[in-house]
Amino acid sequence: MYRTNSCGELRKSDEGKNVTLSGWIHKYRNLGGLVFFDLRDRYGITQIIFDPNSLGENIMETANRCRNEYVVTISGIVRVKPEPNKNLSTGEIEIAADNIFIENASKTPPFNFLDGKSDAKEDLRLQYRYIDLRSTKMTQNLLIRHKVTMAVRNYLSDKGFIEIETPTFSKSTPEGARDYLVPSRLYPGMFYALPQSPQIYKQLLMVAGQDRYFQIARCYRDEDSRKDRQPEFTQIDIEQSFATQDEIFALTEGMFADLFGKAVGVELKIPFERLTYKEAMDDYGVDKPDLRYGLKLKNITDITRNSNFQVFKDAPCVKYLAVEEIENFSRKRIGEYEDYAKHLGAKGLAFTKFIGGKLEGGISKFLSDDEAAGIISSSGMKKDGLIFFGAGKEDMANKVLGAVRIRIAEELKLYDSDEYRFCWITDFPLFTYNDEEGRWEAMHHMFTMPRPEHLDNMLNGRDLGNILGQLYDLVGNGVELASGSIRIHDPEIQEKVFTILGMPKEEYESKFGFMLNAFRYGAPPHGGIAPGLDRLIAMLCKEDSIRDVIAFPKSKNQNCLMMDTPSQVSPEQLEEVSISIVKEK
RNA sequence: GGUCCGGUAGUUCAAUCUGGUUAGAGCACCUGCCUGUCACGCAGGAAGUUGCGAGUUCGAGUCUCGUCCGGACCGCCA
Repeated sequence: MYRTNSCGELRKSDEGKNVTLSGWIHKYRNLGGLVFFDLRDRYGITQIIFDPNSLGENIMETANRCRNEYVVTISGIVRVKPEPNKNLSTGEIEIAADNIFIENASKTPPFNFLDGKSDAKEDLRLQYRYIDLRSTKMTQNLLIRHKVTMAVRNYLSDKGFIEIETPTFSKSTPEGARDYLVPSRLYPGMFYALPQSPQIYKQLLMVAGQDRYFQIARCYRDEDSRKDRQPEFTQIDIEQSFATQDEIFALTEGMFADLFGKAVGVELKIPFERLTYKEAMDDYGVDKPDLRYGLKLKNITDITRNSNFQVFKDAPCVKYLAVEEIENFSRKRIGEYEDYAKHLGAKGLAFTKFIGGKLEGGISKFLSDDEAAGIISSSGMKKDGLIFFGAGKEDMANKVLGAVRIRIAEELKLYDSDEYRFCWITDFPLFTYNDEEGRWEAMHHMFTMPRPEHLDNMLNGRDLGNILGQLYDLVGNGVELASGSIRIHDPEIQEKVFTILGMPKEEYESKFGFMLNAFRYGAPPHGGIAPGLDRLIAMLCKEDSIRDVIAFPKSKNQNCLMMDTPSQVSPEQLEEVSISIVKEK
């Protein structure tokens, strides 16, 4: 037998028991006579003591031979320590060993994790992921992830949802992200695509009468990674028939409240706040505002339209961001914000100081008294501070000030990292115009139903830029955590959307004919949502990157540093799938 | 595709701005001592292709260019 107990469970009440424990030597301390081990497994750490007064030479010799990360099985008697270790839950007891067996030795580990987190840089941690995951923090992250998926499955199952798996060998579809392709052996030159989401399958499950579906679904998008984006990631994919937007919201809110409680013991306030897309963009410059702090943007285009300041006069949109804080803003610091704005694509970042009730410095000398008065009164500033301006096209002003707002909040620590503020963003535009390609694109995806009052305009191709969709995002602390919509279930409306997106009938019939056809056999109204599991877990674990909540993530450049993937395959394998490699020069 | 940061002992960093003796320190590792430690302690020791390749220079870890790897951001991500 390897073990009778885990390394995290024995307490004072177990005193006198004969036990056997197996695990890793977390830290060995050899005092010359006495030898102490901290023995670790996933459940905790228990101290083991080897006493030469009561043990034979061969046992002491084995104990002396051990090193950190050796895997051992020891047996002995639980006894109360003379002085407890208050840092351990098992700190009141120790095991007086009477035997030890070395299951496996270990080379000296490439890094340590004695204080709960690996002390190495990320590339080394990823190369030795099987060691990194032994750390308390990573073990805890994986446990929280498990608790969340269990809570989600139980919650949704209780609400009548059933988990249904959908294929990972799917069909490449136009628009959206770049697909990962899988060559077909049986059909040379043909490819499957890995799904960017199970979107179409779950809609067809609704047509199939399955009514309430969910899936912890792996999704694949061949785009550049970020700390919150991996080429493969996981969604909690949900779809429901005969559902309104409000019902989807209530379902999601209940699920989040449930899983926050079960995974990390946090009580969420529901229902969540709601903002329209326009409100979010106007006030925060982004479609995923962090509501834990204010710092709202103000629009003064009406005031600056006739400005003597040429930059403002020429700008179709002028907004500003007022910060009631000036001590921390040296000229050098302001310069860093200007560089940041330029990095984001702006020409610059105009600013002025607000001191003693007046605008001073920066661009203040270019502003008329009326403009200054308008800015001061609209800002509502009471203390001295700094005002940043974004001037130009509206999306650029929003992009720059929205990003500066976030950076200022981070640097001035304007929020409590223990607080959770969720909000729904609603009423997104259905279509956005792509200037470069000169065509309309779907803002979310091409299966979203327009708002009922805009349906007529859409069917007639009128005023496309102002058509709003039954389309929503869930945002928490400035992170987009979920996205969803009420879908189109009418084949004629769906055909119209394909047409607006520039697809000829032959194209959409060949690519989506099966879906249109399905809609002609009695498709129920339906809608759903898909929370991103990785980002949600990262938030619960207070991790900055989703790489820290995925067991085996890819690096920035989509490599697995542990397995060294991607890798070459044999010419025979390529031959079988009719692929030849074109050498790059 | 672009901008930026980093790569020095097993590891985390210093030395780089301002080129100049033998590239240092903590932890880890090895040896010895040590019977109540709990990140044990004490003494000693070993450990380096400064990512790689060119260039400038009397001389390069340090400056320049290229390249590879890791990371942040922009583009991209229905």
